[in-house]
Amino acid sequence: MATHGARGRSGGRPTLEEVAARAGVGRGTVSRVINGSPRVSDATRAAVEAAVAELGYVPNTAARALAANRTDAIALVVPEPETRFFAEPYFSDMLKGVGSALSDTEMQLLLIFAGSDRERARLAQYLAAHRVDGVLLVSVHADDPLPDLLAQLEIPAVISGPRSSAETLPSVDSDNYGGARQAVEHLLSRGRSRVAHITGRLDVYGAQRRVDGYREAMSDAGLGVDEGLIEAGDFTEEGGHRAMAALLERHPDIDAVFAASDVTASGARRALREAGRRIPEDVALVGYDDSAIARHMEPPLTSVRQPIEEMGRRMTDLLLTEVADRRPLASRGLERRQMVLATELVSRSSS
Amino acid sequence: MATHGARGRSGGRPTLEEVAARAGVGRGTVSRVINGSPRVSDATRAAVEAAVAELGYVPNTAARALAANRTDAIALVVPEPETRFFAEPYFSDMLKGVGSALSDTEMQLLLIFAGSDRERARLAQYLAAHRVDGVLLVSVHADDPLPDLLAQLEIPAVISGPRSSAETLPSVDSDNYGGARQAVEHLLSRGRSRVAHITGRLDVYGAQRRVDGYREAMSDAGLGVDEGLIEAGDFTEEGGHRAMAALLERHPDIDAVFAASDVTASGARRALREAGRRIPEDVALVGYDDSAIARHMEPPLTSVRQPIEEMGRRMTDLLLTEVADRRPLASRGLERRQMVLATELVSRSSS
DNA sequence: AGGTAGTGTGGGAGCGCTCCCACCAGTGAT
DNA sequence: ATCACTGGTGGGAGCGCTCCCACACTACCT
Repeated sequence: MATHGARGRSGGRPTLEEVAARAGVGRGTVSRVINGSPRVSDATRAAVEAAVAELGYVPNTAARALAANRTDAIALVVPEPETRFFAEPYFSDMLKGVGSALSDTEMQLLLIFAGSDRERARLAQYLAAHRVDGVLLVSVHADDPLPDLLAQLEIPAVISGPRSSAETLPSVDSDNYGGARQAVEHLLSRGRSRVAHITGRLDVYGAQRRVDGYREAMSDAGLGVDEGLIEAGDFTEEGGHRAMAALLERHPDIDAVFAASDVTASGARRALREAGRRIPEDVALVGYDDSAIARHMEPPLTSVRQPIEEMGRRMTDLLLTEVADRRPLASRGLERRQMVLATELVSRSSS
Repeated sequence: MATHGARGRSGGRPTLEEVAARAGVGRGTVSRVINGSPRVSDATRAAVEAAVAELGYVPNTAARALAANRTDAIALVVPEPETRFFAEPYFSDMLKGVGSALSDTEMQLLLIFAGSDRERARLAQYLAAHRVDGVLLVSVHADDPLPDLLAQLEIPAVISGPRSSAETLPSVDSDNYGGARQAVEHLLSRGRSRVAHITGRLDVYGAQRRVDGYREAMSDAGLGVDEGLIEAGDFTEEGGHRAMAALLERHPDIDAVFAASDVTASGARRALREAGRRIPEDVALVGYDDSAIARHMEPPLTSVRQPIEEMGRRMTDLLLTEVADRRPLASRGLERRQMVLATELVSRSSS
């Protein structure tokens, strides 16, 4: 507060103007050099670079942001409480990917949690102030108002996992359909034929796609689709337990289960144990996510791995293009930028 | 890039000027209302607030930063690779504390990892550009150049755990000395008397303080200090194992061990098992940190808990004062702002 | 010779705010 | 009545950049 007058004059940070004077060129030229414009002669560029080095010039971000109407920052918005963020390896892998895509960029990453209503209100305010050039959205539920808010504010965004087949936002997702097929085909190749599926929350698009994958793999194998072998879960342990119990009741002769998540598989395992079934001897089990749970389960769980770090990287690349390409609304959204990454089956002793 | 001309004019975000016009007051008055200055009459304030609401005015951060020479952001700098950040609950607790202290503030938090040389270079550049008003430094090693860089750039900083007794930066620490005393006194109260200590890395000030606490607790209990009961560790599992083995060799009659960290205790436990000692029957064991390791050890480990979340909160409060108080250099650093928080012994079955 | 592109460059204008000085009442002391 | 003050207010100046227009100056056509 008190430093306003004293600021900058003596000993403060050098400005563009001072660099220009030192190099014997105009302000515009220095700006061009700093921003890597090609329209500068080599000699001039060298002179400016020398002046920059001598003066230890560092551009003032605030001034740049004001003049250019951009912030050089993007946000990774996590609509979850911090606790979950730290608990699930999903997020740390994602963060790693984002970080690596950003590492040779001037772009800064902001990590924003929006788990509570209060945090969400803060976030809305934050976005309204246009404090970031773009947003990375992970783990978004189908009814989340955030994507609409972003669209309304005209802030570029990329979503990890489309909300539906009609998703309008650019997105990066893993191949849920293909992953499910891999899982089922794996079970069939092990000689199983009575393969059940415990789904995820069906308001999550990815969960639906997994069901599609299950259905088609069964049908392509000539086994037909017995709807009685499909039971709805909700990605939780409890849901998996309940679903498995229901399935066993209906079809005591089940010899394999594909669960829509590792946590679900863990619940299914408990129900199987309670029913006296051995894994994998009596019933083979496959999960999804290849999380720590899969590795530590007894027996270790075969699971479908998603390339999460890679997804983070791709999302970031997409967003950066999106931010750079900002163009008149008319030409936006015409070409949909959506990306699907392959999954990989990690085979362990549960199948 | 191409939007410069079109920006703002039609349909863009409202500016201070527009709010002023709407409310029928001057620019200065609106600024005063926005910034909560008391020098505004109630009537005027109400009028301005109405105009702000009608127009949906949100201040432009970049303009404010440029004019006021501040950023309204602070950084939490973690001089570790991201992997460790996610692996250790220390950081997530710290983050939670910082977040809570910031939650009713306009201040924004930036999370910056500076594990690799490359990241450190980026950070230096970042700080040189004064993109944050202050820095929170956690887990800093004694020879880290970062604090000096910050001092040179005149960026307010708070450190978690002073680097020495002569630490010049404001700091928040837990009471390492007192925590060590608690641990030792607990062991003595359980009837043990041949209490050994495995230290942490002695170039970490906190580790030294723990040794001090051990020494004085022993000496105050009238047991004297046998230097042979002190063995240097380095906070690692391997170090704990080696140190414990050495101690047993020297003093086979040891009946209790205070280890400078839970990880160290875990190594010590292994050495004790290998030597056929039972815990706690033959040798009682106490660790430090009360981490997940302590809870999951077999047997569960008695450990000294540091109030990490609280430390994060206090650090943040300190930094905010520091940032707000920015004043002529002369009066700085005269009063040292250093804070020590009490620890708590969590008793489990290892002792 | 005169035109017509293209390069490279300087500097004005303006981004939206904060700070501060000037000013205008009103109030109470002289 | 005159002179401080004081609470309240308007608006100029300026923060350090980017954008863009204008102006050289060259080189290559007709």
